[in-house]
Amino acid sequence: MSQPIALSSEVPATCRACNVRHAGMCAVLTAAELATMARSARRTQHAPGEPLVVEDSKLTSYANVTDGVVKLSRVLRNGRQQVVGLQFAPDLLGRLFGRENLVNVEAASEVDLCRIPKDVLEQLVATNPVLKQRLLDQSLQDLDEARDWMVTLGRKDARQRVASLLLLVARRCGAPGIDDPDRVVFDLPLTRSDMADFLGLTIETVSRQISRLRHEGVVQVANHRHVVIPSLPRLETLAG
Amino acid sequence: MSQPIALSSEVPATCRACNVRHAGMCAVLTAAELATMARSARRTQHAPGEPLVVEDSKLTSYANVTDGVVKLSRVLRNGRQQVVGLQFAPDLLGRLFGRENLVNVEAASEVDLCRIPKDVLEQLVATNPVLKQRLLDQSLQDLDEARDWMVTLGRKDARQRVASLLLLVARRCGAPGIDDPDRVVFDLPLTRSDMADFLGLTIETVSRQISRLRHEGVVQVANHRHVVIPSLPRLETLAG
DNA sequence: CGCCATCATTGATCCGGATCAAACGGGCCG
DNA sequence: CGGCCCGTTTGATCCGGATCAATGATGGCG
Repeated sequence: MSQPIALSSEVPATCRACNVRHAGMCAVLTAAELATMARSARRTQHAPGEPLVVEDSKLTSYANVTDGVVKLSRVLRNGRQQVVGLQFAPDLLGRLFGRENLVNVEAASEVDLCRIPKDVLEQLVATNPVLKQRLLDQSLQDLDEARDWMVTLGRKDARQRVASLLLLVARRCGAPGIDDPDRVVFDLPLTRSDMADFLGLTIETVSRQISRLRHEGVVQVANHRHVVIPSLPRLETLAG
Repeated sequence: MSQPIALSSEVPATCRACNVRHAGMCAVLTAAELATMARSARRTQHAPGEPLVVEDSKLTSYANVTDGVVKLSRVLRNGRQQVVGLQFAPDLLGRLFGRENLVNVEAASEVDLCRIPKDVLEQLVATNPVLKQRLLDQSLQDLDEARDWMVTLGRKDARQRVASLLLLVARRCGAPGIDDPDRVVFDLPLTRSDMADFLGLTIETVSRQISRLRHEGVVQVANHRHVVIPSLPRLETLAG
């Protein structure tokens, strides 16, 4: 208030309160850049299943996932669906410099977004090479993950696939157990249907394999969602 | 010869004779940049099946594919293999700014490479934003293709998968027929085994589905390799 | 509090693709 | 020219996961 000029380069209040402030692309932005973004950014909340962007639509804005899990999917002409990726906080949604969306984007869990107009972010990318590098890195990591998943879809059986997915979620959402680094606890942000669509399986098969892993003591499940992995290394072995 | 200084900014002879001179990343390079690259580039030829880079090795150079087709693959602990991508001329091999290779790289057909030391290319990328953009675009396109293939692996049956692969190769390697834009002719750069590893199927199933498509008149095959697609739209329909 | 809608589990049966096995064909080398 | 080797095709059988069907939990709402 005393120095308006100085204020413009302070970290905006919304950013200071944001839980991805020091993660993802935001970690490499200066206070002034955060201020520029915050000025045109819009925060939105979404319920599970809510469509965020539809395939083939024009791309007009990017969005940072600040909380929750987002599904990227494509549908075949015959109606069958394939989830082609999951995005967790603090990932950025939107194909960099793309003109249109090639995937459907949908909230898997409760999701908070920080939407940024296309031109604002691209302007920022153009002037900040570190930011550009960071986003390039994320794209390349997405590519690695997509290729990993191709192996899962092409060469693993149902049991290994389910184990692979539990592992993936455990790594992104899991909290390590007290006194036991191998123990992991988390809430599944996906329905059985979402899991099936990501794994290239049916709901029934996913359910059966989870039951099997449960009977074998590899996982404990409560309320269909609360998951405990007593031994992550054991799960890793089963994932192939 | 008369003006050595001027010569350094002329397009190098090897580049002038190169069939990807005006494609891929080389299209956006100045004569001086081409000269810089050519000075440290090394051209190599490889027979089908020859390993070009092995998984988890240190990444020390990039390579432009100037001719032929290259397989990117990963192997599971149980020995099963999954091809996670194909690279055609004029694609660049090597994960940009990566420190190690996460995939096996192997010649599928006869392959010609133009190898460029890691630091030389990265230096060029650092000073040429257009080049950086171009390579970013290729990475994003690779990501799109990987996701497309995830749909193929997760949600298509054997017939659709084989049709999808024929379509993919037809689009990258095919020559359109005279007087008939729907007709395409090409040589398969892959063995049945390679195809199976890309499609998440067995050799036998690939062979059976090709036979089936042949009996239906969707493709004509001679010598296992020479392929004629009388109607590309028909194939597109079958690919799902 | 109890009904209903939704999601998940479990069971029975079927089928597409894997596996096992054999024959085929073309190219290369002796 | 003949024989072998490798990649491919074709056939017979098996099995994992899809499909069809029914039951069981859970959370929202009147």
